[in-house]
Order: sequence, then C-alpha cells, then structure tokens
Amino acid sequence: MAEKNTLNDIAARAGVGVGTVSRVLNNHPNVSAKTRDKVLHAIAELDYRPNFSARHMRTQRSQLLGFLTDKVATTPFAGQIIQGAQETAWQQGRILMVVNTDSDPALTHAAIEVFLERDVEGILYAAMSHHVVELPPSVHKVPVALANCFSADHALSSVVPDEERGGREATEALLRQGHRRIGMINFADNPAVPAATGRQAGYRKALAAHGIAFDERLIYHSEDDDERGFVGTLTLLDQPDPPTALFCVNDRTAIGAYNALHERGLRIPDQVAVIGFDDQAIIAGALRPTLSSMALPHRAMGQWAATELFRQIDRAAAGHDPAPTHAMLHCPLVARRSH
Amino acid sequence: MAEKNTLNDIAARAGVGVGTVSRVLNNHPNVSAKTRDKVLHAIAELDYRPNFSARHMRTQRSQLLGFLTDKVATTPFAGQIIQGAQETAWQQGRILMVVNTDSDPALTHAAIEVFLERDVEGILYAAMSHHVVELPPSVHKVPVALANCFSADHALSSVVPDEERGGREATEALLRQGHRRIGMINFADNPAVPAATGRQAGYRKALAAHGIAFDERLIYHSEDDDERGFVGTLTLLDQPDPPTALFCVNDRTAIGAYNALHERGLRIPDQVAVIGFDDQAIIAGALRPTLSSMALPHRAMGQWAATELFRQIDRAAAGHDPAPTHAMLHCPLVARRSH
DNA sequence: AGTTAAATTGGAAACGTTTCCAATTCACGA
DNA sequence: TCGTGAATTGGAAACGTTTCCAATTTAACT
Repeated sequence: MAEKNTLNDIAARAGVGVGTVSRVLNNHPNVSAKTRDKVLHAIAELDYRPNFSARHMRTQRSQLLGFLTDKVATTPFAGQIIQGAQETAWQQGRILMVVNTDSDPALTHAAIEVFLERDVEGILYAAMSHHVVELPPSVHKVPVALANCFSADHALSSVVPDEERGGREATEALLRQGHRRIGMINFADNPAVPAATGRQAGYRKALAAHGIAFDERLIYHSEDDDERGFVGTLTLLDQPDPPTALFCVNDRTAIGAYNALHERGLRIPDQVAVIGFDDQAIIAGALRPTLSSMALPHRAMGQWAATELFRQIDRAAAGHDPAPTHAMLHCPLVARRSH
Repeated sequence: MAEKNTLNDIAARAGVGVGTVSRVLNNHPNVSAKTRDKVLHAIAELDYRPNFSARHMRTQRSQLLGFLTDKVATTPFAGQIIQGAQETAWQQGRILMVVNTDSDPALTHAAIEVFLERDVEGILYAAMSHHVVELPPSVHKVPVALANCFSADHALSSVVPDEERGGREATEALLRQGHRRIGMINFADNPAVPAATGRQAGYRKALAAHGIAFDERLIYHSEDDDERGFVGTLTLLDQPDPPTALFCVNDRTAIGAYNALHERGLRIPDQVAVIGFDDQAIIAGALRPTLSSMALPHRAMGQWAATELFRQIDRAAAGHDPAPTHAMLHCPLVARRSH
C-alpha cells in the first residue's frame, strides 16, 4: 500500500515548508489555524507517520528504556514486574526493550552494550528472586534501577520487597487468631537469600512482640522446592508440642503443607491454620480452603523502578547528580480461608 | 565519564577517513591490516559505540521487533513465550520492544502506531490464552505473526497448541494404564475456546479409537476456575459407574481434583489416575503425587513466531509476497506420578 | 625503472527529523 | 494610506551513520 512518506512529502502536498509541518507535528505555537488544517489534511491523506530514529538523531532523546531480566521464563512473576515497568514507561511515552539474560554475564554485558548503542535513557534490571546482583561497570553510563534485587554497595537505585515486615505480619495474622505454637517452613538458611532470612526475622519479631519464646524446633528448613512443604509439615507435626499454625515461606510450599495436613486428617484452618507467601493466584485460589498469602509487590516494584529511572533522567537533565534511592515495598496479607 | 564519541572522532584520532572507520566497523573487505589496527585502537581508546539510530536512518533497517501481549501479568506463561521470541530475535541480532495491551483495542492500536513510527521490521502478537484475535488493519503494513492465537480469516501467520492431539494423547496415556472409565473436567463448553473444544475432541477420538463409547455423564463443565476441579471431581465420583481416571483441562483444575480425591480417601494413581494440562511446574511438582500433565509449547510458540517473522522479512526483501503460514505445535505429556 | 591493474582510502551525499534565523505577511493604529 | 511590531513562514544546518565514486597508493609484471 502506501509508500513511506516523509516530512518533505507532507510539506509539498500541503504547500508549506518542512519547518511548518514539524511545528504542527510537535504542536508548537505560532502556526495559523488555516495552515495547521492544510498540514493535518496532508498528513491524513498520505498516511504519514514520523520517523522516530530521525527524531532521535536530532533531539538526542531515544525515548527507550532497556529492561533486563535474569530468568523471565521460570517464574510466574515475570509478567507482573514487566507490566509494572511497561505501563509506567508507556505513560511517560517510553518504550521498553526487553532482553532475558538467563543470568549469563556475557549475555548481560552484550545486552547492555546493545542498549547503549541504542542510546537508551535508562536501564532497568529485574531479578526473579530477591538477591544481590552485580552488573558490569558499563551500566553506569546511564541511569539504572534494580527491581527485586540490589547491588552489594548500594550504589545503584533499587527496590525490594519488605521481607521482614511480610514475615512479621504473616505471623501476627496467625497470632491474632489466637495461635501460640506457630511453625515456619522455610528455605534453606542462607544469608544470601533475603526471602529466607528476612521472613524468618519478621517471624521472630512478631513472636517476641507477643512475648512468645522462639522455639528452634518449630522451624523447618529445606532447599527442595518440591518436598519442603510436605516433609516439613510432617516433621513439625511429629513433635511433642506440635504447631497449630504454619507459616509457609511460599505458596508452593503451602501446597505440600495442605497435602500433609490432609494426610493427617487435620482440618484447615480449624485444627491447623496456614499462611503462604507470594500470593500466586493460581495456587491460592485453587487450594481448598483457599490460601491466605502475603502478596509480593512485583507490579509495584516494576512501577517503582521505572519511576525511579525517570527521576534520575529528569535529575540528570537538570544538571544534578542523581544519588541512588532505595525502597522496600510492603507485602500485604491477602486474607482467604486458610487462617 | 567519557563524552559521546562519533565516527568522526574515531577517524580523527586514527588519522583516517570516516569511510574507512565505517568499513572497519562493518568489517568490509579491502582495508589493510595496519589501518584496521589503528582504527581498532582508536575505538578502544575512545570507548566508542556506534549509534544505532543513525545506522537505522542510513540503512533503513531498524533491527527492531514489536512484541504485543494481551495480558502479560495474569499468567505464568507470559515469560516463556516472551523468552522464546526474545532468544530467537537476539540470535538474529534483533531486539524486542514489549507492550502490554490488556486487551484494550485503543491501546493496541496506539502500540502498533508506536511500533510503526519506530519502523519495526515485524510485529509479534502473543495471547495468553488460545483464542481468536482481531488486530487493527494498520498492522498489515509490516510482517506479523500471532502466537497462541489466530485471526478469524487466517490472513495472518499464526501458531497455536495442538489442543486436540494433546487431549487425545492425555486420554491415551490413561487408556494405556488400563482405564476404561475416564472422566474429563473441562471448561465451560464454548466454541470460542479451542482449549475446551479441542481437548475434548481429542478425548473423544482416543476413546473412539479404543472402541469405548462416549459417555456424556463423564464430562463435567464449569467456568469457575476455582471450583471446577473440586466440585467436578465430586460430581463425577457420585455417579453409578464412577471414573477411575480423570483428565483435567488444566493443572489448576487438577489441584481441586486432588483435594476432592483426598477427601474421598481415594489414592492417586492407584484408585484414580489424574492427568492435567499446562504443565505448570510450580503446581505439578508440588502436588503429591507429582502431577502428570500435557505441556503447552509456549516457548516453542514464541520461537516459531519470531522465526516466521524472519521468514516473512527475508521473503519480502527478496521481493516475494509472503503468504501467511500456520502451525499447530505438539503438547507433549510430561509424565510424573499421577497416572 | 616503468607500466598497469588491483587494492586501499578519503570524503560528499543522503537518510528524516528539529531548530534556528531570516524573511515575509499580517493586524492595527495614526 | 502608511508604518510598525508581532505573528507566521521557509529553508539551511545538523544529528551520526553508510555508501558510492574518485583519487591515491600498492603490488605485480615487463
């Protein structure tokens, strides 16, 4: 169909200069109503579309953001964090270029290089699990925001879930129901996994705040994603003074807990209450009873990170040196029927 | 740190002409080893990076692909399909620009418009559930490929899961174990939902191939994602000649089925076998026993769609008119312990 | 050493915008 | 009817590449 028309074609068609067409396009003041109409008509007739690269050349603004993820495929959360970033970017007239790195440093480096060649206005790095990341130095050439992860030296802006508060509030929800023996089924104890350490720290604080002594025997750790919930629940139940409530470090673990509880003929939440973490709708809604869970703020982190990028961009445009910012986002309890 | 250097800076630094630098960059023949070295040094010293927009202007190739999704956030599959497309694009030196439309026609149209302004070489539309889609006519200005969806008139290339074969093979797997009364828990019967109609058609074919009469009473339909599995299973079990195996239309439904089976004290797979659909690792691995499930080829669809885009691009470059192509991809059984 | 063909090199033009400056037109009051 | 300042307009230059052509250098022969 239509060939590719340029500003010149429009100008010719409308019988005006290219400068005028450009002014109409960017609706600058000082163009008479009648000229504007002529131009607008010409544009419509020729199905004209401005060329962004040419504009970029001239204005030096690419209106592009680079979005890097470590493992977009293996987690159901990827979508939310992308969406949060994308919608915020879109509102600001920016487009996201997405590259999945699979945690490969060479690929990460190559992707950043490509982003820089495209002259992105900022780079957003989203991790699919909360951990520390190290990015190649070249990334510093441009504003950066980390989502669901952080840099060891905190030199890069970042946003992460408030794991500790999440753990605390999960535990408090259980305490509010009158539970006093609350078990926790956690990941392997690893200081590099904030989800494990933070949630457990919150659990302890909640207990302490209610004057309940921490009991080591109520904690079960395992790195086996598939077995953790089932085996952990059985282990905890098979103790002298078994828990009447279970705080599962994630929803997947809660599936296993449900299975174990069913096997023992224990009713949820009457005999044993359960709270998960992650709020994966697909799991939480399907379990019976539906699972109460702490929601990870993935979408909000995506939004936060994109917003932070714009802050840095504006800041830099104003000549200021944008110091990095850090945020911890709340993981609210999504109450269902399991507690 | 370093200012932004251009070809001219490199040329000056190396004491050669810009044409020569360009030749080195695109490693064209006919540049002497010693000149190439000088240039390479200058590039390294000045931390030079070519400007893609300028290149795009001159070569008319944006090396950009537009990626549209209807609902990236609400499904765990989004990541896989994006990844499939992204990795294929990357291999071909292309970058994906991602926009989430939330099924909003206005947004979809706007996104396509932005893609065209950026001069994308092709547009990939990925749906998060298998259904028919209608895209604005402007999309035809550029190669298009649909993933996990299709256009009513089949004028656009598309790739979808082979639902019927999936349904057939799931049923056959159950038949192979000797089951003769096989229940199916399905979505609401809706001709616009190929997952519902296709999987059930496959189920019937498998039965027919084994000389087993189709029994309407063994099918349970429901559009309630949360209740389907549980209620459906109970309903099917409460019949005169109850099924000894259950084909669940998705894994989420299988969770409900497990719960119902447990409640009735029926062991899986000894007393009742179960097969799901979707192969959501997070569910299938956590269930006890682990759930056998038909895997949706999301990643492969992403790859296929990107590859198809390149076929069309090449085709068009060669002056041919690329006719649309269509594919149905296999949903293989991932055998675990539930059947 | 001299000739010629081949290999290498430099640099102008073009890609499609925006922006700036100079030139033109307009509106209005004297 | 003019003159004046403001509003509008046209078009050249520039953004950073690639590509092409012409010019120069090199290599290979007599």
